Amino acid sequence: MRARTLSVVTETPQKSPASGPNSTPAELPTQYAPADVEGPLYERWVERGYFEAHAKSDKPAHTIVIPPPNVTGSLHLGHAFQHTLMDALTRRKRMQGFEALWLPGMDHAGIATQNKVEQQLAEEGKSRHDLGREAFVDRVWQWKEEYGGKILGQMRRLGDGVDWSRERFTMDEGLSKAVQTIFKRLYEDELIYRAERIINWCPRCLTAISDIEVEYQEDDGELVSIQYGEGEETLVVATTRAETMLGDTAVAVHPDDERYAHLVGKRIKLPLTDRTIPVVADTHVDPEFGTGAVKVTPAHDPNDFAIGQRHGLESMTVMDERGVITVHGPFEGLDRFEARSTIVAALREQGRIVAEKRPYTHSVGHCSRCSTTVEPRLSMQWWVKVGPLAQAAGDAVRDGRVKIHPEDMSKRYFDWVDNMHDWCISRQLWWGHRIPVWYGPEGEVVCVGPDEEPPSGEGWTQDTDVLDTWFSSGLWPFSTLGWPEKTPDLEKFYSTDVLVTGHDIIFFWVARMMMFGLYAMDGEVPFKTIALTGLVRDERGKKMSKSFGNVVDPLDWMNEYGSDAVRFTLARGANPGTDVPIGEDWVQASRNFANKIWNATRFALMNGATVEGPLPDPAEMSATDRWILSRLNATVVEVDAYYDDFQFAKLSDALYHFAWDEVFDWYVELSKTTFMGGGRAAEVSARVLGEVLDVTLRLLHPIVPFVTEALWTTLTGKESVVVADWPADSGFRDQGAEKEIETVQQVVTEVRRFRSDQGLQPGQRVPAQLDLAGTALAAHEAAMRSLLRLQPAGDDFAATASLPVAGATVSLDLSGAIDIEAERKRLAKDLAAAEKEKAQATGKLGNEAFLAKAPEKVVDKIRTRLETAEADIVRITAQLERLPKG
RNA sequence: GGGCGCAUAGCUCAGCGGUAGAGCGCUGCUCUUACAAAGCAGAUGUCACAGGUUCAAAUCCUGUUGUGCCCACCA
Repeated sequence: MRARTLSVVTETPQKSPASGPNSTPAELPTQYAPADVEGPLYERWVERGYFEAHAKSDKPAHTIVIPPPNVTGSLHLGHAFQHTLMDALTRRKRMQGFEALWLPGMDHAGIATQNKVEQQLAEEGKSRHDLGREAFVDRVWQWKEEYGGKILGQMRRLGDGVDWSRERFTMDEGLSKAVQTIFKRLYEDELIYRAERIINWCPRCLTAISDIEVEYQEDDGELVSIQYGEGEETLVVATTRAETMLGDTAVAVHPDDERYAHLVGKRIKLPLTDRTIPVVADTHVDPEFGTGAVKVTPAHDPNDFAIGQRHGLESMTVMDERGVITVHGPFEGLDRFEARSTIVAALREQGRIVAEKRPYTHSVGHCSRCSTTVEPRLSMQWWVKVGPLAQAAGDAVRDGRVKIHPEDMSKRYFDWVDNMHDWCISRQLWWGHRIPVWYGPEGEVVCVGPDEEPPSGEGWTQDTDVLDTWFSSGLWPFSTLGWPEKTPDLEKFYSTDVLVTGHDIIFFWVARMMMFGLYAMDGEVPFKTIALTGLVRDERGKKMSKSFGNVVDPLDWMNEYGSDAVRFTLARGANPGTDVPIGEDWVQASRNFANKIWNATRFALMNGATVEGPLPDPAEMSATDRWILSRLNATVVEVDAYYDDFQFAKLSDALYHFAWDEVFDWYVELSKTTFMGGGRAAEVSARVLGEVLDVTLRLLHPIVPFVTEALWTTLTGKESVVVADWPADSGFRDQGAEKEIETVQQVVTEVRRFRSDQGLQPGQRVPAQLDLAGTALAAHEAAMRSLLRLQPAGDDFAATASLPVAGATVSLDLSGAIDIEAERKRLAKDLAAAEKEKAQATGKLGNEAFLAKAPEKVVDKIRTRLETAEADIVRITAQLERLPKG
């Protein structure tokens, strides 16, 4: 294994490359070894403070706040993906002269983290109650210290250029203060209230969860039909949740349903109990569904609760917080699912099951944290009244103050903010921001802000619940900058510029930040652009998940192929808003690209490429030089446009092809003869190559920061590409040179194809005559001969084939090497193709409708095609005739 | 039940009205003085199906089928 160190990287590059054209590259190994380069570079960047932003700076600010990863985990490829994009955006802005801040931090992730630590405790045979609240919370903090560091290490490894001096955690003192402040303000504005409602309850986590923390799955259930009532006054209800019948306080039918009209207003007997319940008429009931009669359990079903409200029904809670039946009698103490089957059995015994139960697939809510079936439960909780907040959040996007990218995702956003229900924010957990509310002896409520003393005296107690973790993350864009204080940071860096995040948390996070940001910051938006990313998937487009066993630790790939390779692969897959498939093969391909950049730079340095001194006058340059400079500027413009549109896949691809195909391939190959020739021409090209490389490395740097830093500092002798200027279009264009090189490429390609068709080995030299009269190709003869392995024609030269390409003719003497039959076959094939082409073009040009309507440009193109085809036919026919008769 | 999206080369995806593209993979030939993690050449597509609009459709419209995602208080 090679473990050679790149000395110019790990030591400060004192040497100027100009001091000896062949000295520096000798120190570059022929293969790029990322592991040797990346670590030291990152530490150097941090030490030099490149990533620190300053509120006092005169430069315009560009701010991105990181979507804080949960302290629970480690970073997966999805994080690596988003981080790559954020880092690239920030690095480019920094180079463009912005005071670029990328603010890092982590989320305390209330329920997720509490679950993790509880699991850990369970392994020790303990529960959180054994420790008590305070000790448990201490334990979670310990856990955070231990595992949080892992994430930070991964971020360094990835090359994330974040401002470590501003690292935040949602449970920090400052952020907790922000939480209390906004809670109090919302409370006083009557946008936070307390109410008893049906909430989603997780009987395992033992807490309320919000609507979006519920995941619905199609579960198999059984629909049973139960006869209620006695004698004449009976009806049949259908249910999948028989156990809740113990809490039924009515049966509802549709007001227009004649089948049940005679029962409305009467009371009927509830089986298995000694209670009677009323029959009520409610339009919510669908007469077509089931039997058209619905059992109503206001305490255990949101719809039933609503019916109960409309009809003044009482609510009977029949289960405790763990889902165990609490009603006195034979079912007391049974778990809700045991109770279901037991109750059905009991009903059957009484002959109450009128139709056999039948399988029924329906959508059932599960806790998004632990997959336990959610139990709707009547409960007293704290709520955010979202109406006015959501209105403002919607308007900010509607009126264009915030742009959602890609745009069609805004539909989803509007659907949500326009139909949002009030948000249940209290959680019956211990890990999180405790609700800053105290209850007096009489149950009176006092809300206390961060700067006030809580009420003292007998009987005052603080609410034991904590806030939903998304409550504090909703404050992230401003709480991290010092709010509620009017800090210089807040002044300088808010509103933030871009939010890069997955479309899967539009509702959880994005919408909440919008609501809170606009509210707390007096209508100033939290971010100007929301760039939504897709999810990272495996190479078959499958979702990465532990159960599929296709989860990849980004560290594994970074260790093997380098962070640049992982970053480039992710950027290259980043089509806006769509999922990103990634496989190891692709990372290898990116590693190869990094290696290519490395070796191209070696070549350049060996040939004296330099950035010293002004660019030579174009009049002194070869067409090849002018061509590559022209293409370079076009690429700068192209890449800028893609950046501004968050088109990472396109910009990566454009850079990949420009760098590899045009610079490292054509330009380098075409210039080799110039460099070998030495003299002024070589000096000019060396300067041009230095320029092209300099700019290309700067363009690539935001995406592949490490390899570009190593090479750029070596090439230029300057301090760091991190703080270099972003390339600008110099305005230099040369259409003539571009055209000329295209022609050279065409000739080279044609002749190569011919050689290959003839079965000539790539290295085999062949005598040739080049007739370049009347073309601009004369200047490229040496280069073309070198690329095509064409020797000068000797005295005994006898052309056996001549290829007219682009106005020039290349004649080859293949005597001895040529297979006549193969050549005849090849020509015949070409002839057929040309004839087909001619027929197609002729057909089109004979079509009057086409001529009448098609734009001139298109018609011209077809005319050209026809001419080319006709010329080809003449040429090929002539060549066929010239072939010796077999 | 609603809404959105996608179906293009073996795989993953660009293209979105004017002769079918990229990366990887595949075949053949090459260690050609930066790079074999490379170079050169090559093969492979009724652009899901059926209609329609147009001089021209992978590209626009309609329908069908398949597939993915989001939303919803269908007992």
